[in-house]
Amino acid sequence: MPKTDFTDRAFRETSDPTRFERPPVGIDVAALTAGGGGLHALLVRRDEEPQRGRWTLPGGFLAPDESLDAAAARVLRAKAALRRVFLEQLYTFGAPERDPRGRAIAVAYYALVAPERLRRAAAERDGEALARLEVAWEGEAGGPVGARSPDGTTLALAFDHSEILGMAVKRIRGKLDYAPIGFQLLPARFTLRDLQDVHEAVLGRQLNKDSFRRRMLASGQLEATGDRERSVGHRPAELYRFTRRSAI
Amino acid sequence: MPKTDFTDRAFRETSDPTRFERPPVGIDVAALTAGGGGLHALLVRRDEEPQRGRWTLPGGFLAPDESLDAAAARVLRAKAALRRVFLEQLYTFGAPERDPRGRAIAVAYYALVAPERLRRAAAERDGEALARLEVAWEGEAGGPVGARSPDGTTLALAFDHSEILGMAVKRIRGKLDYAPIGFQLLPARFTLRDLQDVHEAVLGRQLNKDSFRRRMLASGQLEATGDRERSVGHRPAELYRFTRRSAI
DNA sequence: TGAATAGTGTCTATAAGACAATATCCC
DNA sequence: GGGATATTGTCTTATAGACACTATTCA
Repeated sequence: MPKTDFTDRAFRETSDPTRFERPPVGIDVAALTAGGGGLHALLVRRDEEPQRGRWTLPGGFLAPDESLDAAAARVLRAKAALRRVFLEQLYTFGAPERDPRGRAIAVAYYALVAPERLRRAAAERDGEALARLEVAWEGEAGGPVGARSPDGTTLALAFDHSEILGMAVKRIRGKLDYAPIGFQLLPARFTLRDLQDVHEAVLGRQLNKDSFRRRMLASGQLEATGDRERSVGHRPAELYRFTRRSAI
Repeated sequence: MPKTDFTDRAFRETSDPTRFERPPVGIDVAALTAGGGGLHALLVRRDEEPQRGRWTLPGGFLAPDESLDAAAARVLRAKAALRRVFLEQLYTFGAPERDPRGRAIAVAYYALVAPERLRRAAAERDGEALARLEVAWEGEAGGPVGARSPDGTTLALAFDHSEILGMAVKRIRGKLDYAPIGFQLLPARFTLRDLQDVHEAVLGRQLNKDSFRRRMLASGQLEATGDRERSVGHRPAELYRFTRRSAI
């Protein structure tokens, strides 16, 4: 670890508590998946005051000599045993009153994970749930987002985590039409209907099937496997996979 | 200021320096403008070690009870006497080695300012310059971005500020086609050619004039003033203004 | 009058929405 | 065969690029 060296005036001033402060820097991760017609996020129930019983995003504090990205990956490993997931920085929250215990900065990340993996992560641990998100706005308007447990009860979110979830939904809606979001949220082989379901879950609205089909096939991100669905009670659909190129 | 109250275990651990740390949190602002066929940013020459003589973005440290947005606005006021500019959070940089003096977090912002205002801000102060950005990539590929002073000499950037500038360019390129970026970078009345020049400077490529014209007029963001340019040596163009709605 | 750019009209290519027709599986 | 969804084809509409043509100002 490089020795902190306060040779710079501005840097020295940071140690004067009346002028600058060194707030704790936390990492919160919105681990998202799509399924059942909507978006879902992994939540953790707080078992300490303040806001005991409310639900939060998996989070932790930045360790020495740890990059922000590494901290986010560590949080996901520690709270959900998830490795090698798509993870991207989202936004940094620093309102003075965002945490009642005192000033704290939260660097928020979002992760995209296939449904089964996230469902398993939630099921294996006490006090964790895969909550359905309730987005009260359309498109990329933005705003806070609520959460509902699988049995239908509303989950009260702690701190500003409904804002963080709102920012995450806004971000992935925006990325959907130029980034291969579906790759992260689907199994290796999937039908065009599966992919459309993911897009509709993310966007929160229905899409035109014909146009979606054409757009996806023309994008060059998909390649047919030659295999088809089985035992579906109707004509089985072709199974596709993402091309190597689109996985970046 | 709320009293910091370490009742939470995770919170308490932050005061254990072997496990967590409280890094200084800084704010850096990429104040951008478009003109002369390219993007420009306000830079400040460092007059202290380390990296004395290199150029940085205007920056400062977060004050107690100050929101991140407020800190960014304060930095712009202090270093460039700029108020009421478009200001948006960009990304947070936290690589352990990003600052040779020790671990520091930088929450980066970008601002969009009309050319004259930024030129004046640079001219009024010693050790500040309005530098032309050199973007070596196309579209939204991303990557570090260089800077060149008006007289053509390359300006060496300090710390990771070329990365921050790269992120800022990438962001505004992406926002250009759905947000009224031009509104921030043009005077109250402007021609369609002025607006196209701004778009071309941001994107770093030429645009089709006919299509640009149609697209802008159809967007509903513009309204004709009824006045025209004067003394231009050719047929004068209609002057437009942005509609109230698009200013949001 | 000529240089230079603004602004209009039209043609073509491409992408999206709508919808009909056919294909293929399971029961 | 009947139900259900996949897949293909066609038509229409909206938008972008290309280009020709006209308009208007200043030197």
